[in-house]
Amino acid sequence: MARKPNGNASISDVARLAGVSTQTVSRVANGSNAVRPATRERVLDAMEQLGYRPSFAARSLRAGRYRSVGLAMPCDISATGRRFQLEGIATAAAEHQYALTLVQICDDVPLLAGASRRMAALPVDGQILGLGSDPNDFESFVPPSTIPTVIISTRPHPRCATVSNDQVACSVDIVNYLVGMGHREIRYAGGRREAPANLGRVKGWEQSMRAHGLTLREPLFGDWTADSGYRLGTMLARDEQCTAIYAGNDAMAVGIILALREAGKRVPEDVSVMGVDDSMVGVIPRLELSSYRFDDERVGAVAFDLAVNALATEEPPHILVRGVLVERSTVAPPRNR
Amino acid sequence: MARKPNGNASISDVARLAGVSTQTVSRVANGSNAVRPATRERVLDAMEQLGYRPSFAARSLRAGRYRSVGLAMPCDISATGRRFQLEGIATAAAEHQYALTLVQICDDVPLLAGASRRMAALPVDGQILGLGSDPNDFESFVPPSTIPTVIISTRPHPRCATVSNDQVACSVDIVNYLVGMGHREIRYAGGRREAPANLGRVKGWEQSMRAHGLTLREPLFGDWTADSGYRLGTMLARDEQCTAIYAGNDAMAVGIILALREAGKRVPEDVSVMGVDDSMVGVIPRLELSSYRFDDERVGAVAFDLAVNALATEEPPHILVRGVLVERSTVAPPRNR
DNA sequence: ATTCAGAATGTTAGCGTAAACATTTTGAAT
DNA sequence: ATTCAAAATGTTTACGCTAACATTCTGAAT
Repeated sequence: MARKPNGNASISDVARLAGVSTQTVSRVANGSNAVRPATRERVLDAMEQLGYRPSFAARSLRAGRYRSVGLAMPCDISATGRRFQLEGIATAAAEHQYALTLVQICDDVPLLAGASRRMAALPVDGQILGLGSDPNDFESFVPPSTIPTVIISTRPHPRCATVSNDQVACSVDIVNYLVGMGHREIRYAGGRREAPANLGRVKGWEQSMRAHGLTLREPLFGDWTADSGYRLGTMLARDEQCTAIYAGNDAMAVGIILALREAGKRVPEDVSVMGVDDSMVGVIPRLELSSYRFDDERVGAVAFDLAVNALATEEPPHILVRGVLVERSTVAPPRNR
Repeated sequence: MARKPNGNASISDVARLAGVSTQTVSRVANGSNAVRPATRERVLDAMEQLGYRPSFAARSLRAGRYRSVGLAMPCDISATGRRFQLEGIATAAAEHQYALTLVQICDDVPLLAGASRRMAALPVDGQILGLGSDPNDFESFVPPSTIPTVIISTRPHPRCATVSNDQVACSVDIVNYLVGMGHREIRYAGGRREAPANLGRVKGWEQSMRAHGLTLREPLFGDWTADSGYRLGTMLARDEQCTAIYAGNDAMAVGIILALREAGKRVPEDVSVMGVDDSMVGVIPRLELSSYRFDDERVGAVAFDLAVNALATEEPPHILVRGVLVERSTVAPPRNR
């Protein structure tokens, strides 16, 4: 084979074999039409024969950019939400003919600075940092001036564009939905009290309940697991006023429903239950859980756009992405009392 | 700023500012120790000041390789199994200081050739093709000679290294476990009949049952959903001989368990149920489903190794990765009859 | 046959880096 | 002071590609 010993066939190997200049090969490779059909054929043959593969390195060195964005995510890339963000980014990238470079951050103490530094050595024109739980250097992190930086996070970053799921709107949508159905006593049974997602939800719940002039009962907190939901459900079953429960996520909602049923309450006839995440479809037989689906694909798509369009504005944008309420059968109007 | 108008600071900008040659900058950037501390300081300062970021393009053009592998996966990157493979690959890549480039294949008819062609234009030294359901060109696909190609698939590819979950071993391990516990009548309730994963499982179940000299009862098939499990469970509840059920996945196992309980059978006292996938942890309150966990992380890690170590052997390797049985509480010895 | 515009093809140069080799500096031994 | 090996630093070059410009063909109009 006419291959060089060290590596792959280059554009000049092809040119030599086809008996043309490298520029002509380049023109063929890039689909310029200023090449005679006969010549094009010869070049294509030579490419085929040598297994020619244009060098990404040389091309991007020449072009000065990569057509690629970097994504830093924690170890558990596949955690709920995150995986859909990944899909959203990947899809947006594919649509724009961009490649996607993934960097997994498995440090004990994940830092934005560390993620960003690692990314700097990679072929990316922009970076999306999706470090989940608040990294320690969240406030202090200064993004590199070399590439646009986007953060996916619950709270806005002072110096970087930020994209978030709109936790407040989630609560507002849910409360409006339940109130519209006739509920007045709506209790909140969330996950870990200090979790950023929880804070926004509580805020939205309070805000929206007040807007409707309804009494706020003490919100309850678990740890996002079905078991913690079950525990809270046992307590809530004793609350005769309450006609609707807004659970922190679907797992907790399932636990709550189980506890209610064991306590002799029917769902949704006696008590309505809303979950969040819409993660139970097809998982539990004959349970159609009303839930709220965050639009993580869109979060990803928006993050991609920001990472590519280097909007170096003074005030970095904070974009909130609203989800959508999914009506199923664990919510119904309250019975007349 | 002393930044060039078109792009970022380059090595020569740094050299100029620090008053040294580019080579010295290069040495500092690459941690060579043949630089006097005072000089190193000057260079580092200049880098800092200019926000210098070494050019990936130039580096890899020089080096002739990228230290990066490509991964092609279908749209639903996050489907069970796939996401852990992704994690395995990402982790292995990070350990070896490799980057990971993701290509999402969303074509209506996914083809290995198409995925491979797209990958060829990206900065990768090797590629892993994880196109799920059998692509049409599986048999005919010829991998490029330029980069090592690994396929993650249920069946081995004739020309590429292949990595698979060992479906046969899954059944063998499960049957051995149940038989060891005293079960003799073990029924199989799988997913879609023709699904590649299902074929291997049935084969392993039959093989292993025969090896123990046990009677094979007709295997049943659903569609991997909890509802289909419930349907099959209703039928299986009438089988008085059967003491153990081997379900195609956890969702089906859950459906089966529900049906059995509604039919008055206790699990595991009357009938034992095994799932596969170990996907129900913490999802259903107070259900501890015995299951089989495929080692998808390892599948990913092995695929990475093969993609990096260009073993261009005559006979491409087919590596089967065994999973591990997870003992929980839906399996118990059969009661004496 | 000659002319000439436009099409086809070729030549040059530079993108940023690091290996290989060349030169200068340093500091210890004389 | 001189010598000289080792350390520090500099120079040259090539990696593969394509924009910009330069040259050579082609074929229709004269």
